[in-house]
Amino acid sequence: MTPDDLAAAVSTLVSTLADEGAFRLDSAPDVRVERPKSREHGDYATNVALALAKQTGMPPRELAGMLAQRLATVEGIASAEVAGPGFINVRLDSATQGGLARTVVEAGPLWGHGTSLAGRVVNVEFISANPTGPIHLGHTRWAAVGDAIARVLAAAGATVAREFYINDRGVQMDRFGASVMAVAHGRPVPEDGYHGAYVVDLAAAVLAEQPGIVDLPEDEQLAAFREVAYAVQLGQQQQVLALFGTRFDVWYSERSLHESGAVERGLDRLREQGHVFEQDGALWLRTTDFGDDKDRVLIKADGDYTYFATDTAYYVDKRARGFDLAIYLLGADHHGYVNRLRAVAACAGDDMDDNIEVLIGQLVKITKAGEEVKLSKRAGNIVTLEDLVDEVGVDAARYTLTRYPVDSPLTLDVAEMIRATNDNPVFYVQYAHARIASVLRNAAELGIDWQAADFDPALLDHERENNLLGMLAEFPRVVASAAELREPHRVARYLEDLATAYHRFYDACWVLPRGDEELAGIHVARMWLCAAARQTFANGLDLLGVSAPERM
RNA sequence: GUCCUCGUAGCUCAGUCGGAUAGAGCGACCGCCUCCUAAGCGGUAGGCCGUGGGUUCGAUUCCCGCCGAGGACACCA
Repeated sequence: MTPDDLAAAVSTLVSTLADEGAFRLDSAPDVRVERPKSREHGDYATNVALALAKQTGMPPRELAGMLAQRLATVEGIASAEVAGPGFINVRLDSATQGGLARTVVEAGPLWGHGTSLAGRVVNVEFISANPTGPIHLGHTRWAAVGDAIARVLAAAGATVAREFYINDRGVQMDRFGASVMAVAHGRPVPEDGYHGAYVVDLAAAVLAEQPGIVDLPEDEQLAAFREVAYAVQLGQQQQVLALFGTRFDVWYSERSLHESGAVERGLDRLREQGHVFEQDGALWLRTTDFGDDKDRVLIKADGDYTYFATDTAYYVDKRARGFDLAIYLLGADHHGYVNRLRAVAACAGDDMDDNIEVLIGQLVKITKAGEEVKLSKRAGNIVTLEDLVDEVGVDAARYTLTRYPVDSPLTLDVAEMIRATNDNPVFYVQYAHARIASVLRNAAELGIDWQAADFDPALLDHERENNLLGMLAEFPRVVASAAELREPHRVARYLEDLATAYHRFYDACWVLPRGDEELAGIHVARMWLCAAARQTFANGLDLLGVSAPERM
């Protein structure tokens, strides 16, 4: 029995009692079943009686008593008692609780997956770094978290596409090309260009790719440098992200948006909806109709499209491609975009609370020996994704970046992170998985086929077995809330708690027969429990894009 | 100036759709390996949950003010 099953049981019980006339019920309550912090309060507790007290006009304890009496007779429930101001503390019988191990093992890789977001077609856009330099640590947070969000949404039943928007148009690209070209000729990089050391490598790569490039006429050469360097740089970004385990379904080029006529189509769409107007020779979008601070220019007085026009067209295009929810994951420096992007959705005739979502990630601050390292691509002071992975590995990097909510700024000390590698929580969690794998390997070596043996779940009645089962039962709820709130860090935190529960179980409950001991029911039952835990670790780590090692 | 996010243990941070004794990791200290992985387990020390009000049976959680930190406010890209 999972907490959701229990909540459903309580819920039907409430309506049954109301139908019988025990009390008046205006609206069905949102029944919440929780794991109490203290085990003395049972396996589960619910505060329905407290929540319903006002509505029914009954004292909470009296209401709770009525519910508890009936609840105790439900199959699988060992006891139900009223406690405190009106909580109902429920204990499950151990067979019901232990049976969860079988449920988990049989569900396999799908254990924890749900249907709360079934039917939603979601576009998750993240990173979208300019193709003018390497992926750095600022992007890396989203590389890890954005990917995890996509995974979690999919686990909740949504159809998800990961998208990377390539800003391959505009002044920055020209400056980029000019910088690479200058370096290739051994000339100083222009003041407004890119000064990073990586430009030198890029120049070399461009020359290797197209040796004759320096002999082209100046203006042609500039364009050629821009294009070749762009291709090389984008290729590197793609390679590094693949190495990091973040794969995109769509690499969407800004140029293609213009070339395909999507910009005009976007404008048409906005015109149809009637929020476009002309003023001072420019074309504007009245975003203030929907909560933006000021109206925005789409086409400047000189006839050029603004960047905002492109953003707008891009959103309209996403919707036209069939996505009913566009999620944007942006850095804190793009904070001002939130209201205007939402307004864009509304101006396009969409529901800005349902079709668009803009998540802002606070920047990652890096310190080295206690001193802040400033990140600036132009100045060339970069900690890249590649550097990070080289130093701490993909798993530690991904895990460290996904275990914190993105709306709080994160400070990572590079030295600390490297030094603390062995103490990193990721190893604590992975170790639990490897430990289980080892136990089950040993079982196989002993010739034990636990899956074929009789499994009596009622034998799992040790306090730490009970606790571990309780933790396992939480997994589907954790996944669902991580998806609903777009907060994959909840999965990481959960896995850490689960690891504690497992290690404590392992410490107190010997799994395999020792020495010449006969194989008994308790051994089999514990192997089922181990297998269920292993599956949960594997599924949880997978949601974070972190590997679940068989050995460590 | 306006708006947004945040203030929880020495450090880095969880938790909170209002609930029963506020958590983890790191750091400090003390214990536990003649049999399944000690990257583990058990224990000790460490908190006016920034601050002042309000709502409530009940506030670290919700509302308002204040203080502090970070960020955003272009016919830029």
